[in-house]
Amino acid sequence: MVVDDEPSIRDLLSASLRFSGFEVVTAADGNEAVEVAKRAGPDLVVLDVMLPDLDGFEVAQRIDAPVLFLTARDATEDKIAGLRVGDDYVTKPFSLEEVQARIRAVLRRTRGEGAPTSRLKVADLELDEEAREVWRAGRPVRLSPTEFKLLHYFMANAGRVLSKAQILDHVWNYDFGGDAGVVESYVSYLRRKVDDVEPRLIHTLRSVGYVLREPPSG
Amino acid sequence: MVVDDEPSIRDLLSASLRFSGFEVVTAADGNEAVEVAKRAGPDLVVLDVMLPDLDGFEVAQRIDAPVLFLTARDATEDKIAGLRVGDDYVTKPFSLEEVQARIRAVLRRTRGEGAPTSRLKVADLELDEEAREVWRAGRPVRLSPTEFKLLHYFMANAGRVLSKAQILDHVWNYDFGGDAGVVESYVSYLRRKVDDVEPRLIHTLRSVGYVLREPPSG
DNA sequence: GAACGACCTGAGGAAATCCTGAAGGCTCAA
DNA sequence: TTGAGCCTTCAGGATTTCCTCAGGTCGTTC
Repeated sequence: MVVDDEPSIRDLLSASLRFSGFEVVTAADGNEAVEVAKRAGPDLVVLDVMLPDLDGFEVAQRIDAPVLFLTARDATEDKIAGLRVGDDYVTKPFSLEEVQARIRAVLRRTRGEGAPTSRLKVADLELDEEAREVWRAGRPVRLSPTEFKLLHYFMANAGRVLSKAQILDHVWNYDFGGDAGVVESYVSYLRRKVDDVEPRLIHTLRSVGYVLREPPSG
Repeated sequence: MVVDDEPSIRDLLSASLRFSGFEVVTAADGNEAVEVAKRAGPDLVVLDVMLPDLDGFEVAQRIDAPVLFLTARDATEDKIAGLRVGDDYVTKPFSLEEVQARIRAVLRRTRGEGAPTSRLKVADLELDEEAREVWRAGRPVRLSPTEFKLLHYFMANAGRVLSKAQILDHVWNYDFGGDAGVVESYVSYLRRKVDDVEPRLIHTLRSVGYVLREPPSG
């Protein structure tokens, strides 16, 4: 369930989550959230802390599901101390990669050990979401947060061609004002760090985008 | 079983204990506690001394299980003298690390010798919960109470990335008002005391958190 | 093969994040 | 009352990360 009073945020999140295979219901304020939650019984709630009627933490107490809070970046961390065990939070403005990563982490903790693995693998490139570790050809690789998010997005969509606009929309914060040049820079960083051996996995499709995959055999 | 009339405390404790693998039932007052205990037969009861109906010590007498009392910090010590053998207590406000440590201690005493070991070990770093002792590379290390709780939390979650907010929620009292800067200070203290030799075990994941583990093997 | 657009990448400044020493206040015991 | 150990805050400095920019390279088209 997605709860936010701004329609643009609601739509952004629900569209992105639906695309990833989640079933999504939405609410625009605290009272509606409590009501919808009762009816729909969500597995997890993405909940803006600032709502027109109720405080986000109040809403959380009346809902029997783990919560991923959306907070302003300038909220001092002690405000976040209201989190229950199992909850988590993301600061606005967020990136979709960020939100989805946290959602998966919360669901993993909630559903216990039988949860699906958090390890992605393409050829000899491996990525562990939980441990936040990456290996290429068996060697560990250190990545910055943005590099990690970008690589994760590539690996979660291995074999699919991703335009620079798509990448910008998923990996960068939704309010990012710059142009697609940064994508080129970060693809360059990734190539140096994780794609400096054969077979090359990150391929440029000129004037289309990028794709991560094993080179076509034969 | 968790018994407290404040829902926030009940939820905090039951969620934290469930996450650690315990089965939890709850009660909101003394009479309900006696009733639920009869039905559920708990191995241990976490029991607030101040309940709306009955006194916590009265409740304890009617329950056939060891008790971990929750008391106000200013409770005079003679009140605590009412503890039966095998019981223990924690003062409010507590930290989750504190409560879980006491619970394990009580269960260890109750269940006798067949209990699981109280010794944590990561690489050449060892921690004895019962003796409250720590060794690094065979050498004993003196830690303050907070340092010990923090290290214990790290070791109990070795290999898992812990955010500063998570650390604050588990190691510090639930009413702590300060910010995450104090976590940085204590990580610094721990590094000086237990992580001043190779291999380094406490790693910073910039803008993510910390993790205690052996360096990724390449 | 020349011109054009798209892409790559090194350099560098700004900002975010982290580390750590220092200092003040607190509790507890002597 | 004093002192020691502990907890917390704070701020300067170190480090890492982010983003922009510009010159060079590569591919495509005509």
